[in-house]
Amino acid sequence: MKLEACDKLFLRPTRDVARELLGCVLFRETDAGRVAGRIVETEAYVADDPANHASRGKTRRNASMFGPPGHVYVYRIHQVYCLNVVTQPEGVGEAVLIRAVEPVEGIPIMESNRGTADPRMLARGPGRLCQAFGIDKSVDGSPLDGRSLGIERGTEPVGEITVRPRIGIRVGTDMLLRFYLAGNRFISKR
DNA sequence: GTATCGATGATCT
DNA sequence: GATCATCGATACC
Repeated sequence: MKLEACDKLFLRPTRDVARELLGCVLFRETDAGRVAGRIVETEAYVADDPANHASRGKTRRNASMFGPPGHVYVYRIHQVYCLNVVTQPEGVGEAVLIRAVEPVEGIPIMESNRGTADPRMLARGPGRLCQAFGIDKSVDGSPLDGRSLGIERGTEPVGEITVRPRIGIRVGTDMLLRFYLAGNRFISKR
């Protein structure tokens, strides 16, 4: 997926972006080489959404949420990092959380980063995903421009998509904003 | 300055 | 399923 296509995609309604990203391939060039994974689970964080980090205005922590679309918002929760893709025009504050990918490329690098060889433990869950990809706070605000970080269209059919309430949050659990590939082994939780 | 609290994961049982 | 590790942003004094 080229940058132009990304720009267009990320300006569509955030719920649609969350769906559209399923089956796409997230990749990153690390010092050790290229790592890539097929996106199998996402969550949308939208306007008037109490679970959205942007819902209480811009702070230093969430500044990237209000930056340009197609850039990433990386934040730390507990001791792990989570990766979001900013959607909507600059200043709106919506994003899609990438919750899980199916490892595709650079699996030895991911195994090294994660300290395990179990394929299902490499990038299942936002924190594991970031560790496998070597993503930390220094990546916050980076563009998905296909250089060190990017998203491209997947080659395999996407199949059926399951829609559920988001997980791991205290508020905003009424909205159906979690999307994943039905029956996929690499989603974080059933 | 100090306390609180998570969009989590690992490690128990 | 429960607990805890662990840390930065935020809220409150």
